[in-house]
Amino acid sequence: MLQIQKIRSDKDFIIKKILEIRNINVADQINQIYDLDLQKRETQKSLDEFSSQMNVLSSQIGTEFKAGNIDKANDLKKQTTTLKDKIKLLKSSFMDLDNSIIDLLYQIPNIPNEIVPPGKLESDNEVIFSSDLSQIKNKELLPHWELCEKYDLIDFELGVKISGAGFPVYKGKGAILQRALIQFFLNQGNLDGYQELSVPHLVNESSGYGTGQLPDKEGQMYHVSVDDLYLIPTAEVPITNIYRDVILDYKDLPVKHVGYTPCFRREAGSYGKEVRGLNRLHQFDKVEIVQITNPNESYNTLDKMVNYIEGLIKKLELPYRKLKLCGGDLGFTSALTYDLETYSSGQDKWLEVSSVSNFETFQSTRLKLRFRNQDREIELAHTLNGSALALPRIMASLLEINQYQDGIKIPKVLRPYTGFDSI
RNA sequence: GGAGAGUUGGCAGAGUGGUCGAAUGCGGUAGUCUUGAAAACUAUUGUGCAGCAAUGUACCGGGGGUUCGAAUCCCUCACUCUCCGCCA
Repeated sequence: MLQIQKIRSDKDFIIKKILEIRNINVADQINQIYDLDLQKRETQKSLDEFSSQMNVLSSQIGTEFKAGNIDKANDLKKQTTTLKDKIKLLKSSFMDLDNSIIDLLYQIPNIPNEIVPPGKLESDNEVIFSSDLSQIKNKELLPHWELCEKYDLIDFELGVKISGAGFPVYKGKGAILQRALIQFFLNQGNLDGYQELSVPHLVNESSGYGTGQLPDKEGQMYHVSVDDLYLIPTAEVPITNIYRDVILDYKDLPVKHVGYTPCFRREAGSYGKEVRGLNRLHQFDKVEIVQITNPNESYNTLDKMVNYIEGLIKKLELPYRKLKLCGGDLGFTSALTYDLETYSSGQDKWLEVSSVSNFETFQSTRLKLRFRNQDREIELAHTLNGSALALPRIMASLLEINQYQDGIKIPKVLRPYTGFDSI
């Protein structure tokens, strides 16, 4: 959610940037917000004034009653009726205005950072780095779902039986490999100063609003209606919401957390090739990193996070590429996002394994996540997060890239975790 | 699932209709003292909104109501705790 103060001061800039880079025209909404905000402040002014008068009268009445001047008190009472009506009216229009503003604010995406390339299509994303694929491309390689069947690593049919499509069953060395990866990612996070958290997998409605999944993406989350809880689509939700309604001290920043959770996504509307094998699942495992920073540090931090995640991929010896997302691909809540994609040699396709974003104050406004700066003023913090990493697609790439005639070789860094060198 | 108790400022904990945004203690911050620290003492210390400011206004779990006036009374929802039952 954008801050209303920003709209007051920079409304034309916001409209221009969002149109230019995201290709979304929010002029109507922004102008409406602007007008409603003026009205709201106007209303508050008179509301405050009348409330003040009312408070004065009330305390006078109290004093008169105490002094025993019943008649005088009753006389004053009469004066309150019109005031009371006015206040009631103003209060309700104030609330209406406020709600309309919030509803509209929910519809405005984050202002993209100036370095976000404009564009609508995936092809407009800027490729910053790409591994050399010439050695791999010529080979004939099996897609991971065939490897999974061949070596009995992941059983998609079993998952269908017990849950439905998109809920695979990992077996034997397949399950161990995934666990090894999780362990490796968490340990790396710890080494890089991220405090590990193990958090709930179901969250309440307020948390959904806090990180922006609600109200816009309601249909993407599984909802447990009897208890009115949502299954988390990412660890970002519980981890970031820990800091909802919190005022940190500047000395506490940056806050760094790493957490492993399963993630649940309904993925309504997905079909065909994109859901084949491990490409897109309803339940998958992910290790996530989250940071909360001082605003003037956040872009520095974003770079560090990207480098860190890149480092993980390199350690796994996977070919990958790094993208800066264009305006059209940029998430609603993000100001700048880098995607990391590993190469799926069996599918000849890049798989998004991480998305690293700076949300600036977009989440912290909703979350009321603030900090007290060195001047002891209260300021909104910046929030960032990134996958480090998403397990199924890493598994897919890893299995495909490392396959040979009679097996699959395990990358060196994982061997201490798996206990075997190959499958 | 059954029965009961509760939700007040960073924490603990007063406050049951009128200068209560809220006593007191702890904690935090600044200072005095000290070579330094501790202790002691002094001062200060919630958040939002509007305003250049003075200041005004709102907030005592959420929402609604009664009243001239609500932290305090009523209704309702949510959550927490205790006991019993069940159970990894």
